[in-house]
Amino acid sequence: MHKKALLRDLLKEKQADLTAAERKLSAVLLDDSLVTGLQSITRLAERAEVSSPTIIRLARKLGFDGYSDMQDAIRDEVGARMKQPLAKLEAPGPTDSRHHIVSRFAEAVSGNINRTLERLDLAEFDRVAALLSDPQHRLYLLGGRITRSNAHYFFNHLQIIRPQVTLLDSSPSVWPQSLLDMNGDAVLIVFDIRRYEKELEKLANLAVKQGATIVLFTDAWGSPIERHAQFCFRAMVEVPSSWDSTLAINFLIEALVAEVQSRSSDQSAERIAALEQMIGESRIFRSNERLETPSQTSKPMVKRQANGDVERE
Amino acid sequence: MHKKALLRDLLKEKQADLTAAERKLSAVLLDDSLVTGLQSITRLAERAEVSSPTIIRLARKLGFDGYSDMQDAIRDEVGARMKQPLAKLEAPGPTDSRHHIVSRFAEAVSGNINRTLERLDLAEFDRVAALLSDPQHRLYLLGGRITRSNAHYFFNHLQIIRPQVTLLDSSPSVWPQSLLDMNGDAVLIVFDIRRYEKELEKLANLAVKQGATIVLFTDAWGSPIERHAQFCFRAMVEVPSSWDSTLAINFLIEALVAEVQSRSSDQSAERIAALEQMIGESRIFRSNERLETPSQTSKPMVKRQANGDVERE
DNA sequence: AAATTTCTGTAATCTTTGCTTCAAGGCCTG
DNA sequence: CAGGCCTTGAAGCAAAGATTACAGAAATTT
Repeated sequence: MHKKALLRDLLKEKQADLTAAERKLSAVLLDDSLVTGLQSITRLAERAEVSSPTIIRLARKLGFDGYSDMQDAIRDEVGARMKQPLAKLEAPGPTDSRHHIVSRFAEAVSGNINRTLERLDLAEFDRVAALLSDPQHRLYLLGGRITRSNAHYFFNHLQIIRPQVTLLDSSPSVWPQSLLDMNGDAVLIVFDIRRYEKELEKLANLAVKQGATIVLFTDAWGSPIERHAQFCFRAMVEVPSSWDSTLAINFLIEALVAEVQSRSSDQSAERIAALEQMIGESRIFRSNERLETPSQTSKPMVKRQANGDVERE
Repeated sequence: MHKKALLRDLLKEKQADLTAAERKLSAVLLDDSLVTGLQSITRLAERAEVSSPTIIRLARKLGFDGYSDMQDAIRDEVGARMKQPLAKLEAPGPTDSRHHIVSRFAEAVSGNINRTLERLDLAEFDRVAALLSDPQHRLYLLGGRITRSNAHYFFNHLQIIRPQVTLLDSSPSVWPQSLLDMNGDAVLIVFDIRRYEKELEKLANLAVKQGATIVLFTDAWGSPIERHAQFCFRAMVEVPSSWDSTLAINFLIEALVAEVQSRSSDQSAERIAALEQMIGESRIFRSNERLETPSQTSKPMVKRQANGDVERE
């Protein structure tokens, strides 16, 4: 009795063969992504306002031995769906390495990224990707003491992909000059995790008053800048260290870079080609010739572009 | 018995109060996103290799009436989580969230970090941690076009933890000045992933001739600098993007920061205290007062230090 | 090492579950 | 409207479930 097919599909498929009561039951099951089918037959019967024999009859009709058998299938299916996108990270080796900092770190990081993903709103992610892909908008990046590296990383890539990207200086004294240009077209990407830095909020506040859109990357507790931000990504940062981990933030950045790149590949193609040419022509970079890339596996998921290679480090 | 808190968080929170068997159980529960807790107590007992009373005791410890009560909570929680992905599904048409770039990215990253961990020699990791913790050695960090952010991140932390840390400028023209000081005590930390940059190798080569020790972070294929490096970390970088992912490298960096910090906590304590005082006294930073850290869970794994807070962002 | 406390599994108990049986109710066909 | 067929829920029962009590094991203290 081991249908490989998903129970959901099975239910929809057999919908025609079902009786009235069975259909009522199936609606309840489908409605709650099957989780209602994980309680006792009695309770499910009450919930669906049918009798328990009806449930058993439906289970049999779908090809199961009985309710328990169907429940096992449901549990498997739910379990598979719940399976976190980031598999548990584990350092191999002898058992004594389990307590090594690397192992503990790996465990924490895998949890962090997973929970960051859980709380991530994919629709918001897409909206931000669209925003950053639009060359109409000028982009400004700003990071705190630690997160400056993240801002820099993001900047590094965005700058190659598209024009009008600025990394704000770490010293607040030169911010006003950039602030002048932040009108309605400007997007300010801010990184602020604990301990939150007052100056970042001040700048964000001023930028909003100028009409800029704020995209915020912060931690699970939320920077005060959230009040000003149109878009906000919260990432988990706790690890067994005296320091917080910005790995989950980096994950979001890299994913955004991938998406922004693919969205703006048309415009960025010319841009990258031009960049290539400049590197080739300029004497300054002559000593900077790159070596041959050694054996590398194919990357089928990446849209190959004529210029493909410059965009790699 | 309706705890608002998520069961998962509840479990982690109370982890310290749990007994050995209970912890074993909690690990099984947590591992599979709680779905294992949806079957009968007997089966769960077998799965976790504990007895059924242990399960009940854990349930009670977490504040539930019994196993059934906890199961209800689990079902609610799972149900809530099952709904969210569906909501995400609606927004951008028929795109299944499984195929979203974020999901694909997560999968790739998970593989990357895992495979990086597999190849990681823990003994080498420890030797490098020891090397970087030793204040006798001066540290120089150097990154390529993209990896400069990683170098900067590492630098940012090391600089707070210990003295004598230098981030080499991105422009090669000023390298010779630093090169002068690289004698036998110097450690040069280089980041070089494809496409490998010739200049980095040149500098590494010269540094070695001066007697410096090289610690290299590279990709799976290996930078040519490997020939000069005493220590080498290879990280996986491929993701479904036009760009490579440096997440695995960042992972290593963060783990190293944690280890170096804990090894040199004695010396760094004074250092951080001094830094704290300077920030406090200096008028320049007066406007830079940090805000209160909001509610955060305790971090039992972290060795609390008297100075504890400055070392966070 | 003895004593005390804490932890954990076995066995017995009581509750609930899943399932079968069976009769009442609907619904079309004749 | 009577007779057959299908659907549906009430009642009952064996089986598995959850829970308790208790005793051996382990760890801690004395």
